[in-house]
Amino acid sequence: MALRVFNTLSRKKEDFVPASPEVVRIYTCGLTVYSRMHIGHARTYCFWDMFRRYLEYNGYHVMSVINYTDIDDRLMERATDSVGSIDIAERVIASFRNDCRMLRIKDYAVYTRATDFIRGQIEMVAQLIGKGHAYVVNGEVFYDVASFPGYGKLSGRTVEEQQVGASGRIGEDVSRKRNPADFTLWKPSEGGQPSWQTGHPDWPQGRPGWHIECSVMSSETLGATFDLHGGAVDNMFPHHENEIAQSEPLCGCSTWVKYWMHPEHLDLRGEKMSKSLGNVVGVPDLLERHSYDKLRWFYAMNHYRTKLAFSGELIDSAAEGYRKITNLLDILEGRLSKWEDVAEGVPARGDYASLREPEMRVPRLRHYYEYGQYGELATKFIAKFREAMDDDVNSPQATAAMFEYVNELYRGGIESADDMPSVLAAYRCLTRHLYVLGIERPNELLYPQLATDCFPVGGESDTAAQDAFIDRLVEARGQARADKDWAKADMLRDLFAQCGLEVEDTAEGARWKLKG
RNA sequence: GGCGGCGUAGCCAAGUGGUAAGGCAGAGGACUGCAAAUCCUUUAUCGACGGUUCGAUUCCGUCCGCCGCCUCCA
Repeated sequence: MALRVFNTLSRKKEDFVPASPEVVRIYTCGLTVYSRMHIGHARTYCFWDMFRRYLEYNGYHVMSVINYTDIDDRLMERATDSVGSIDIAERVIASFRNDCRMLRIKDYAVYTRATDFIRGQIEMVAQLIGKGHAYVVNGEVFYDVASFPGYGKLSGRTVEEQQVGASGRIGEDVSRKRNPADFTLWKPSEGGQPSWQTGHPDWPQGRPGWHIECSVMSSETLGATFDLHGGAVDNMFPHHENEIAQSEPLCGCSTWVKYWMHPEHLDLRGEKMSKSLGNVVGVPDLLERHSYDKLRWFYAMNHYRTKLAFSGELIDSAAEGYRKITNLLDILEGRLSKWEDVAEGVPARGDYASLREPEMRVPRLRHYYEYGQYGELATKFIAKFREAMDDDVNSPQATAAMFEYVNELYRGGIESADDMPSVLAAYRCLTRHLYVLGIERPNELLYPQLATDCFPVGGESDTAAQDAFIDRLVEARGQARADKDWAKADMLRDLFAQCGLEVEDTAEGARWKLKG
């Protein structure tokens, strides 16, 4: 079975077949950088990251482009004499990059800024005018919706339908437009507003409209046509609809972009998140309460095309189940780290990390998830995981498969198994698939490629000395237990707990961890 | 006014024309000095009413409730 995705264009699940069998080209609408990324954006970009990771898992190289809209009225409104709109944009972009890294969103191949592509935008506007798709009114350029028969095909609406209830803001604008749905391609700037010279007498100066920038940036970076265009639901109309209207007549093809996908928004219990309601939560605020991996797991537990009920309690509830998985990984890491060269015990029958067709795979490393006494469980799990993800990225089902896998590993006694190569294979199988969901465990136990691919976790200090100290404390309690001095042992355990140190007694001795 | 979506156990959430994954919470049990961790057992007729069908939670219709979009928005 191969990957199928729900294509907004057809409103159906379709086989995902990129133009190249090796490369997938994706353009994602990024932020309008007038204000910082919030948790809603996080859901969207975490989804795109998971999608990208799954494509890579399948052997594709993903050329991903994301843009910053750094020319915008809201940006200009916020500008002051001392802090210009470009300053604001720079700050927001910097914090966006930082937030993405905190969320372990892999770097995009290209980050574009609308203001870096003005020349192309002017050129494209001119072409649209030349082809009769746009008209000029007092230095302002509008797209003529009526000139494009396909207008509305993405969002499934017609121009006529819209007119009835278009009550909102048909104000001063409409008189200059031929059709209320016509949108701005270029508008003149006044006063201190950012302005570019066009070289066209009818519309000599000004700035671009919102939609034209994405049409230009995507095509200049990815080519006249590309595989997939993303964003979130709110982009579907009018933004993406307008992009199609602009680009399709000029791309020299019948279909500018083959697939469109639109992840749903967050649902904050009926309250729309907005600045005015004061319920905008930034990524750092959120990560202070819930570590990134719990958040990623929470996102993965919900399907991307359904609204996500979002609250701290729901994240905690999901994290409680996730803890069972990390608990196992902690145990396995602790045991595996005591073995030298355990990887040598795994046969070198490896495949390339991806799941390309067998004849296309490159056996270069020891990737052998299905090795050893837990091999059958891995086979079953991988099949279920892939089946779920292939079906329009059904990550909730994928997480369910992972729970089943983990349960069976526990049941199979992996906590105390002696066959370390088998344990390693299972450990790698789990971490590899968590990685697809955006959860990374940088660890030398991983095979080298994945280990280097994981996000660098800067700033972590060496805790060896501290660990040794804690070991001695825990040993003291162990002695009390050996002496059957339960009062002392329990007193110490309570004391440790108060300090955030949890101790568990196992057949192999006490195990501790810092609660975080 | 137009377009679209949703309603599955206390909570979250997949899914299917043949009587419903997974997680949280709850209950009982095993293990443990006690815990913890883990394991075992256990909890739903899928918003309401009709229709199609041998059979619908899954298809169609009506209704009720919730929500999004049509205006900048991830």
